[in-house]
Amino acid sequence: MPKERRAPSYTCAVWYDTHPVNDALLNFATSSGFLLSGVATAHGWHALAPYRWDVATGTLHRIEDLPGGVTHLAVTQPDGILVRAGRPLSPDDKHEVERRLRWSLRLDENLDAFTTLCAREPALSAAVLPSGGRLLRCPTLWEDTVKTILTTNTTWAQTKAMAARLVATLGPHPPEDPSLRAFPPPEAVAAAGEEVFKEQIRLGYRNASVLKIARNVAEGKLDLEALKDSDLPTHELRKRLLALPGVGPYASATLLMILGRYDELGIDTEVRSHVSRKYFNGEAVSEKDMRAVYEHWGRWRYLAYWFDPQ
DNA sequence: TTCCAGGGGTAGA
DNA sequence: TCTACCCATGGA
Repeated sequence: MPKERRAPSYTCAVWYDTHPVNDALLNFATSSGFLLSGVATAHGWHALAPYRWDVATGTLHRIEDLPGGVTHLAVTQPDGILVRAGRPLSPDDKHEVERRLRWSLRLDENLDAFTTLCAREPALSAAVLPSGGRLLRCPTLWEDTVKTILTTNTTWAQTKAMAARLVATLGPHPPEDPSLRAFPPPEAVAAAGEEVFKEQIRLGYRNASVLKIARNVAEGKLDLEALKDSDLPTHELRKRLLALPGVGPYASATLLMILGRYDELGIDTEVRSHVSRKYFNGEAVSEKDMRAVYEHWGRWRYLAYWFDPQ
């Protein structure tokens, strides 16, 4: 996934223009200092369907499948978090929206220890300030797992295209509007079969991994969401993630970050080039070199790298 | 045509 | 534990 320092790319989705949202339906407070725009754009997830970030209005759009059906949500921050929806929301819908947003925006995650440590490095502190160290995630670990797999060994443009095809092909939608698609649940993916993936969704060799995970979740053999509240130590959680098909060292570190565990650096070509450029004068670096640079950040290594200015 | 992009799985040493 | 090789996809 790209860091914010990459040129942002905003795809214009049809549903944004054709599905205006209603008046304020849900409004809840956030802690002081929380900045929606900072959290939404601190990494690239906002550009993957069914998320979309509108930079002009500071609105995080998302299509969500709620108890009352699929609808368009538009999230802004005039004061607290304001959510508008494409249809009236029932009390159950509102409860779900708030629960999912609290998780996705990390409203209940305390990163004070990290931001305090950052104060010793002004450039890093400035980079962290807009988001407070919070990186946007998806409502379910299922969705984050699939999207993480879609970032492996490919370009960001292809990751966005793969996510868009997955949502457009299998995402649930209101009966009257097939263009309004939420992220497909594992059951829908499992039911789709290999041919649909090969011909329409085209994830390449990632097809098999995504299908396998979807089937295991759908059949009750795998409970990804249980990992969100897990008390397991990080190394044990890492083992569980590495057991998933298509998830290796890079993807497991990314998913640990999603779960709020920042101990481990997700080594990939971007980390390699960043560390080489900034700390080794452009020379080739080993994995040991890269880890050594952020070692002293302890349980905050991932975030220390992520917000490390060029 | 060939290379390669924010890797993962596997065999063989 | 380390290395080499292969794995779809699609843009350059």
